[in-house]
Amino acid sequence: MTKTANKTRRAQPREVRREQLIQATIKCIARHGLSGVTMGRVTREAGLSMGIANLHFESKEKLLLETLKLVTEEYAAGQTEILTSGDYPSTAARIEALLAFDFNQNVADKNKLAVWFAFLGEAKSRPTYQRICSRQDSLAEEKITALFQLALDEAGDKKADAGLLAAGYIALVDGLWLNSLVDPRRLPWKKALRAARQFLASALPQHISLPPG
Amino acid sequence: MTKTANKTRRAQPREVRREQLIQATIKCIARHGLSGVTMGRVTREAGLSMGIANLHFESKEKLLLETLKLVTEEYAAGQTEILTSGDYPSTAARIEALLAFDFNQNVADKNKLAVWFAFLGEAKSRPTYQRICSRQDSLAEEKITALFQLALDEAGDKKADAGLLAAGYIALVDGLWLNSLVDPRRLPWKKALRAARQFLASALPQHISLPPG
Amino acid sequence: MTKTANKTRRAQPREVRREQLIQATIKCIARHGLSGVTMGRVTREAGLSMGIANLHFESKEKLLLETLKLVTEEYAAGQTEILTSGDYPSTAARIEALLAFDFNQNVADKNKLAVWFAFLGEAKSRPTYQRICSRQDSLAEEKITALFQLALDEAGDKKADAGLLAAGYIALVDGLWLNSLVDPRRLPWKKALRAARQFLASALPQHISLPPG
Amino acid sequence: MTKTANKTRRAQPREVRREQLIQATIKCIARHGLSGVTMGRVTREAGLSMGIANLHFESKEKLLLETLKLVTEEYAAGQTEILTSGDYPSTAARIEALLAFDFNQNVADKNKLAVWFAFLGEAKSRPTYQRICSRQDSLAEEKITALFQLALDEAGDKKADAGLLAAGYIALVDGLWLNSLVDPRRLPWKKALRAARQFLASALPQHISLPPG
DNA sequence: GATGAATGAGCCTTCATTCAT
DNA sequence: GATGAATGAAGGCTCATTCAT
Repeated sequence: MTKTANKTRRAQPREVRREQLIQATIKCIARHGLSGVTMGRVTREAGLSMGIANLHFESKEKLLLETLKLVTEEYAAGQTEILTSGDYPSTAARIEALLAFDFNQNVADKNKLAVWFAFLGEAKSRPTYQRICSRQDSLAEEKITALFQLALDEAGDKKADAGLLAAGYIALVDGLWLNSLVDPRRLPWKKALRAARQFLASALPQHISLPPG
Repeated sequence: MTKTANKTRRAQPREVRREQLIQATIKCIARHGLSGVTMGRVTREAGLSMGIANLHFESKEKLLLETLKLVTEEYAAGQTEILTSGDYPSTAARIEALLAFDFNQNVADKNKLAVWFAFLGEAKSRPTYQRICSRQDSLAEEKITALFQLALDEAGDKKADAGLLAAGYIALVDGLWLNSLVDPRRLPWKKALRAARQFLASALPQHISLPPG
Repeated sequence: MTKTANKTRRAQPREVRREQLIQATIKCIARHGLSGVTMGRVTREAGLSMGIANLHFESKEKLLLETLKLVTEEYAAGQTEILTSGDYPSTAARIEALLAFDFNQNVADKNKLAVWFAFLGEAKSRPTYQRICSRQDSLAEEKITALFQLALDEAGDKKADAGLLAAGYIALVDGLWLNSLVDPRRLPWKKALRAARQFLASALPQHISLPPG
Repeated sequence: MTKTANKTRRAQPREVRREQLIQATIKCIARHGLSGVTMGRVTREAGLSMGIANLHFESKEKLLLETLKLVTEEYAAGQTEILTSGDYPSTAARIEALLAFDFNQNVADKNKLAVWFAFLGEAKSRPTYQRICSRQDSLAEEKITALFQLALDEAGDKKADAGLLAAGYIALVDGLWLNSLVDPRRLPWKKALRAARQFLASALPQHISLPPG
């Protein structure tokens, strides 16, 4: 049962409805692709009436934007938590946590990855999408650069370029996600994780090591 | 002036028209995104009349598919040339060539990258797109695995996993392209190339070295 | 003024709209022929907007089919009423009623005849039309055969074939309608009725007699 | 093989091409219905090139009109031959010949009947079709009336109305053809003929008699 | 706030017609 | 005369958006 079975559809707080619609939008994008999203599908998925999406978001475009923002910000929040909270005993542990975070997403998150790449695919021609995506990546790069710089400093490595490493890591994760999403058979989740770990193990051998397997 | 100013309706061989329309489609996808492609835009871009696209391709869907195939096959052809021709003095030279090939595309190729990612973004929900993209990646992974295996053998490295390395390289290149396309300011082409080179230098130190810069 | 001048978009029950659209379709077929029916004409005739026909019927084809069904079923209902109700004092009276029914249709019914023949004209190449039309005729033939058989029995006629008579009557009525529709000057309604009556008078002299005129 | 296999398509006399195209049109109407006729289908059926139809007939409409005319005139010619030639020993023989003519058409003629009813179905809304069809029927009615009048005179019947009889006969034949075309299972050709014969036997008992069967 | 019937612009597609070869 | 690639108007259909209830 996919509907929220809200037979007595009474008025709900604004935020509840918005969340409900965004979640439905995520499912629709994952299932039908960005171009297959229609207001009808979204509201049906949410178990609500056609008109409601325009009531709470002014237009389809706004709904899509808010969906992108939600996905982006959710990821950013989790990442920021790891990158800036002081709860890790070591830099190595923090990097391990980042790795674990990037490759431990559950099914719901697969949908969100699909959303992310759906927007990225259109981003080149849509300044608004581009801005949101770029901003997310810029912030991530900044923080990851700092983390890697710290690790390099700890290792006494003065030649390696932390910024380059961060850009590489971000790109690698994006690439692994995308490849894994498009062809999970060729690149299963575990292999993706191992590839990412290997990247870090090569670049930061004193912090990350390959598992014996 | 983008049109070919073909006021005098002149019959052209089938292949010429198809090529013309596919090129126009590439431009449209790059400019407006996959969802912004209309038959009107494509044919106007090609300087032809509305009906012609359905005359040479049967439908919009077929036109898009042929466009994806062309882009995919063009890339595959170039890559295969490098990976299988015997004209390289050493494995290292061949890897260098691969790197150069992946990051030396001209402006027209930027459009093709946009096409590639536009389709990838929809691939999850479009089996046909998925099949074409997967196939391309599978073939590439196979050949690159063989190349890296050779390099590892030459280096006497018995622990590293060539398949993992290949998957990582492909994902990294995809990720770098995508990031560079979406935000060229954050990730300029040169930086992308340096990141890719660094990945290879870490994994295959005897074959690829970082430039002094 | 043919429109219902519904400037203020007012929601109507599903059935009301369907009826409205089918009536408009009947008028369009009568006025422009089956091949001249466009969704634009139908909805304009109905005083509604273009999209509405696809909202209530799924496609133009479905709308046409429902129109054919309505016309067919309306006629069948009236005919069945006469052929099976017990309200006639004699077999002769029932036959008279059938005759009266077949040739006493008002102007609206002329349109419906046009619809009937428009579909019949395409029926040979359209299995769906064919099925609907055939079914109507089969049921009619069955009931009329029974009626004529009864009359023959009453008259003690053992040689005449009621089935042949029924098929002849149905064909004659079809032919008279068609001729009258195409060229009302040559075959006015009254003459058509007289021709049909004469057919019955010849075949069932004890039940139907020619008027003195 | 439906094409005329005219591999060396050289110039042909105007009339040959016209005939070729009209025959193709007849087949197309029978197969696809009037609304399913396209210039592409017609010319392909004729084994000729797209442009040729507009070369020999000025437009699609003209081609259709000529097709209707041909079918109409062919029928009229055969009928006139029977109704006006002096080669029959008796009025009865002439009536028998008419009956045989109306129900002895071969397969090619079934296609022509389909053409006839396809146009009749649109005739109400197409003055040009209407004119051609009406004219044909008027001429037929005139001649058949004369024939029946002669028969009535011969029989000394002063009450029956030959004009009514003729109109009835024409309508009956139309109706039988139409019913037989739409549902040959319900109304096989033989049954149609028997129904027509029975009509004439009732009206002109001294000239036409029912077969013992 | 919530509903969903209604609207109408925009799209893909078909096809009669044209015309350079 | 003959060809068939090219044209472009017209039609069916989709769907974001509106608004009376």
